[in-house]
Amino acid sequence: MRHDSRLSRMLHVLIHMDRHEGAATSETIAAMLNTNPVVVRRTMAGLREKGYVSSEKGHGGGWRLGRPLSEMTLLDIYEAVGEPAVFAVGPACDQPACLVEQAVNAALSEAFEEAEKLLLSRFGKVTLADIARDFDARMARYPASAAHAGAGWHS
Amino acid sequence: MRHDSRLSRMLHVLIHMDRHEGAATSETIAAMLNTNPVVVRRTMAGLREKGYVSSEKGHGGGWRLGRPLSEMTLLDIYEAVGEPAVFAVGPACDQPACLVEQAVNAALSEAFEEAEKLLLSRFGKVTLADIARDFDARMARYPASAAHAGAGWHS
DNA sequence: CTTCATGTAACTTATGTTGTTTCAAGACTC
DNA sequence: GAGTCTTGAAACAACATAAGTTACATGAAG
Repeated sequence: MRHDSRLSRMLHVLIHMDRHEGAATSETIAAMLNTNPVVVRRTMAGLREKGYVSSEKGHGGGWRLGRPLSEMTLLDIYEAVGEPAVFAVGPACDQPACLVEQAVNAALSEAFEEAEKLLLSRFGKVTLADIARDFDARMARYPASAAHAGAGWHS
Repeated sequence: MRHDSRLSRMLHVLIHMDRHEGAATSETIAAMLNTNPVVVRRTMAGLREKGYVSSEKGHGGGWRLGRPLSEMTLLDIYEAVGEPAVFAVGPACDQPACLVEQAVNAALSEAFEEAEKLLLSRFGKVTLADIARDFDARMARYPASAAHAGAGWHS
């Protein structure tokens, strides 16, 4: 089962936007993510609904942050991107009336819920500003590896 | 993203097998899971490799437990069924050289690894016998809801 | 030697995600 | 107002993966 990378991608974009002067167009962002502009709009729409970004049409338009990185957590973006399913594996429902199946699903659900609770509580404690700080630290160590050097994101 | 229900299904089957006299054919199992025999063989093959079940061809053949339920944990079956991916969401790899992406993925991986560790450690502590006991308790409470009453599994 | 059952390969179907095309509509420049 | 840049959104195609199906070989019991 393949991973959904939308969360990771959006975090990536948001941090770049923070360092970017002016609005970023869907096309610029798409180039950064190796994807295409329509997909970017589709995914960013979720973030816009929650106010984490705003978009403007027309000349000079594009996407801007709706609030500082310090006021967005991983959990916020996770929810905005719309991923109710954390786990790739889950309970079956082949014979809902079967008490064996019920016992199995109870055991699994308990374990999954506990792990999900831990994951989301962790997500809630990490702000995008924390990640940006980590980026700065990496940048200081490896200044040569600047991000997207040729893409106009860090002139 | 859809759930993979193979783990749940296999647990279901194994517990039924424990209560079942003689070998269970792929066809019987398939009926129980609302699927078909070839899919059953495919999935059970993983369990056979690890010795949790054995199979016999020919008349009177089918599947049998390879060891008592008390000697199989959720973790064992999880691994046998071959699901390296616990999570439905994961890191992107669009610009591996980008330090922002690296910082994002580091933050995500840390959280995911911690949650996975918790989940698997929990899995390791639950045996199938534990689940079977829970089934017995449910059975005592709701004797009418017997499992797969018409399918020949609990005559 | 017939029947029953697994083992396996190849193919089809179903589902969901991603990518693409297309056009409408708003906003800025001239 | 004309032209251009940009998002919004719908409709469609392409792709990947899991699940289901078909077909046939192999082995074991009667």
